[in-house]
Amino acid sequence: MTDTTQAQASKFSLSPPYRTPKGVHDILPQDHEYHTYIKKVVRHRLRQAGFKRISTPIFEYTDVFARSIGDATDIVEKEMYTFLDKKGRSLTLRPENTAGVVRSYIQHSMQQLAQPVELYYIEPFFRYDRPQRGRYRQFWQFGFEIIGELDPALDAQIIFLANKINEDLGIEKLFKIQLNTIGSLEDRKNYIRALKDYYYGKERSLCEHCKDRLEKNPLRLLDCKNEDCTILAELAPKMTDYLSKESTEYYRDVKEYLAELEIEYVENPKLVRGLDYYTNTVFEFWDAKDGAQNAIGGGGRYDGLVEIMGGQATPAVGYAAGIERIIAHMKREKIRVPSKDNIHVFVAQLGKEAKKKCLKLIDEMRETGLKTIGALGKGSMKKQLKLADKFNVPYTLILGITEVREGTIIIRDMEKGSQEIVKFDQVIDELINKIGEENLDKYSPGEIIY
RNA sequence: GUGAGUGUAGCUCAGUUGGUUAGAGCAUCCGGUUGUGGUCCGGAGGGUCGUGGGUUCGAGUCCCAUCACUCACCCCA
Repeated sequence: MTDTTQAQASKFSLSPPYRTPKGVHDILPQDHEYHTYIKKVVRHRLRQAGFKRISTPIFEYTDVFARSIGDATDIVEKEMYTFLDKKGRSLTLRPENTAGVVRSYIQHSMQQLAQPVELYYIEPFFRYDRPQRGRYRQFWQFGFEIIGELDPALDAQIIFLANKINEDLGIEKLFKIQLNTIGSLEDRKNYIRALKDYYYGKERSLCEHCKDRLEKNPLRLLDCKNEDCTILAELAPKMTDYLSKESTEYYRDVKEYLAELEIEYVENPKLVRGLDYYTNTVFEFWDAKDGAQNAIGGGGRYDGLVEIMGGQATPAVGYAAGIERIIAHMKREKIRVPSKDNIHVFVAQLGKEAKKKCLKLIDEMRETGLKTIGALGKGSMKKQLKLADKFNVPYTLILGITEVREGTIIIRDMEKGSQEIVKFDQVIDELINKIGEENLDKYSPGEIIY
C-alpha cells in the first residue's frame, strides 16, 4: 500500500459514521425523566435553604482552572479540553465549577452583597478521560457553595444538605460519608515538608507513580494502593500531628455539629482530594460497597481559593455531585421516578366537520390540564385507535359525522374496551371526573408582571 | 495514559472444525372489505456481519491494524 492510499483510507475511516464522539451520550427522553427529577429535588432543597442559582460559561480562560485546581493535578495535567480561539487565547471547557463560581464572585464584586453568598448550579462539565462506567467526557454535576463566611456550622450544613438531597432521591443509605481535615494552607505546608523529609531516601521503595507524586502531589502518597507504598504510608507522619490548634478545634466543631444534625460519617484520615484548593474540612460520599470507586460526590472547604484567584481573602465551602452516577445508583436500586409525560386522552376523528370541532376541543382540554394528543391526519379509525394504544392512553374520544350531527361524542375506555356517548358540551367535565382533578397537569410557571 | 474482554437487523441474540442466497424473537410497516386498538393469522421492509487490510479456490468464522463499547488500573463526579 502506498502512502497516499493509506492516508485516504484513514481519512475515510474517520469521517463517515455520524455518531456521538467517544465518551459522550445523547440524553434520550427516558433518561430525562431521571435528570428532570434530580434537578427538581436539587432546586427545591436549595431554594428552600436560600441558595440562588448561577450559570457560568461552559468555557473559561484556561488559567481560571489551571491556577485554582492546581497545575500538578491529573485534571489539569491530562483531562482538560483546552483549545485556542482565533486570537490565540487559551480556553478550556470547564472540568468542574468551583473555579468558575469563584471567578464570577470576584468579577461581579459579590463580596459587596450580604455574606455569605449561597449559590448552586446544575450544569454539564467536560473531562478528557478514558470512558468507563459512571465516567464520561461530558457529564452533569450539581453543586452548591457558601462563600464569604467561616464557621464549622456551615461545613456541617453543606454536608447535611447533600445528604438531604440523597434522601429525597432514595439513595442516602447507599453511601458512607468520609470525613477528614487537611488543615489550613499553613498546616499543610508544614505537613508536606515533613512528609517529603520522611520520604526522601526511601524513593527506591516507592512505585513509579509515587516517585512522581513525591514532588508533584505528596499528599497522594498516602492513599496509594501499592503494597510497599501502603506500608511506608502507615509509618509516615500524620496530618493530625501537624494541625494547628485552630484547625483541630475547627474539625472538632464540624463533627459536633454533624452529630447534632444526626449525620453519620466515617473519619478517614487518608482522604485527600484531587483538587489543590481545599483546606480544612474535606468529605466524599462513598458507595457503601464499592468505596471510592463509586463515589457520587464530594466537597470541602476552600478558604484560600478566592485569594489565589485575585480576590480578597474569603472563606468558602462547597459540594458537588455527579448526576449520571446518581442515576446509575437509582437504577441499580430499581428506583423509579414519576413520569409526567403520560397522556390522558387521545382524540380520534373522522371527516372534515369533526376535525374542525376537534381542533378547538383539544385546545380547551389542554387548558383544563388534560394532557391530550389528537390524530389530525387522515388515518382510518383503525389506525387512529392503534395509535391511541401506542400512547397507552386510558381514554380515547371518538368524533365522527354522526356525533357532530347529534352534538355528542364517544368516550372509549381503552382498558375495558367499553364506550359511552355523552353530550359534546359535557365531555370535558366527564373526562376530568374519570381522570381525577388531582391528576390534571395544571403546572403554572407563575404570573408575569407587565 | 496502561491492561483485558466484546462488536452479526432498531433491540436481545443464534450462526457447527472456514463452504451455496447470513437467521430467529421482539419492534416497525402492510393486509385479514363499511367508523374501533390490544390477542390471533398472513405478508413485507430492514444487514457491504464495526471499519480497513491480509491469508485462502472460498472469511461472519483465521491473522493484523483501527474505531467504538464494557471492565479493571490511574484519577475523579
